[in-house]
Amino acid sequence: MVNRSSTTTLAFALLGLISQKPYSGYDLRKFFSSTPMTSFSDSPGAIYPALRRLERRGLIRGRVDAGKDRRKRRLFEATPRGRAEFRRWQLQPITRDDVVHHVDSLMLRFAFMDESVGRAIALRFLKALHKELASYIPTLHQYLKANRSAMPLSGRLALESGILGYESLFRWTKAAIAAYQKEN
Amino acid sequence: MVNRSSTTTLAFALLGLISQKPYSGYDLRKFFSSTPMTSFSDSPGAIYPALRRLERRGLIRGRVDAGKDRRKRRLFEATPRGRAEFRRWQLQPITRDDVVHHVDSLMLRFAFMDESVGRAIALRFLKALHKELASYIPTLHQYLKANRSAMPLSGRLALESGILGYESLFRWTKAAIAAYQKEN
DNA sequence: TAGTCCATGTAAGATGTTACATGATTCA
DNA sequence: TGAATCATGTAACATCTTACATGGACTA
Repeated sequence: MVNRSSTTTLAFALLGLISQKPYSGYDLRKFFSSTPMTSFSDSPGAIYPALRRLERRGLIRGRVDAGKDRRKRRLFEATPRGRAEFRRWQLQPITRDDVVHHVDSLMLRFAFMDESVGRAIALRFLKALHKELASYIPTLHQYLKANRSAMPLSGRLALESGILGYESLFRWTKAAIAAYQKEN
Repeated sequence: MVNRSSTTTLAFALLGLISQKPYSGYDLRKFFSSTPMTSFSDSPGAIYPALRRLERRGLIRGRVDAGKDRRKRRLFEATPRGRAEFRRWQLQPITRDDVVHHVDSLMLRFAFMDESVGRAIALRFLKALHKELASYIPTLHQYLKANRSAMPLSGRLALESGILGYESLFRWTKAAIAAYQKEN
């Protein structure tokens, strides 16, 4: 997973959600299966063991929700250590490797920033991402230029689609920075 | 992995490359570590066992390359069964689930189409992807519209970045279809 | 000759997938 | 009362990560 800590992306997604408000395992499964744009598994065989690991590490705490009506369920809350661990992850510097291989993780880190670390840091994150993309994208164009003539049409188009995706992300960072600066 | 067959995306990437020309395990590692836009692991602990599994299933065949100079290495070639398996995977219908969770796989399937199944089928694939995206993207906008006001700025922007990525891909399919139709 | 690249592999451990299992509650 | 949904879990299995290991060939 190359997360620098031993925590999985799934585990950070769970921790991020639980840091906002209490969730049960079932809630989290529903969230992953119903919300678009989440690439996480909603299978019980992934969620429940991951929650148990987070609890064992003291990052979340489960308590039984004795709702009168419905069947009893375990609601998980983040501990101070859990919130601190999540913030630590969010605040890691953005590396080239993040941009090349872990864009999803970067977006997850960003998605919860307003609530957990505040807008100033969210803005700083966007600027760092903008800068890293600005240095990465030209290398993609260089690669395309060097290999273009040797590639079949489908291969070349597939590569171009990846480049367009990064360029779309680059434009997004500019718009997002503007959105933060307008609201400051 | 949800690949409908038991083959991993990494295994299909290996099989696709080997279907074009012989590669050694080391070649494949170098390919994954040097080429931009590949999300695959270049670690020997992933590559070599995956190659052995493909060989055991009769999809590739390794022979020792007795180059005079360099140390001997195993060059892998695709068997007819291996090529057929790869084509079968490429020809699977595009599902909503593919578009939501496995865009990378779709691009991998497409990248090798010219060489393995031909341009007509590549074009058909692009049209199917175009159609699926056209039906999926509005649901993302609906979700955004319904939840926009309840989301913090960072969360909303993260969601919008995902939507922009799909819209970028959608524009790409149009351009790619045009590129095929120009060359037909 | 020392370091780097070529080249292939294994071992331990963690995680995720698929499938199965259980029982309560709600609703038709 | 039967089906669907709520809710949590386990077991077997495959795969991937990280780290270690080996040895030949090239080059400064």
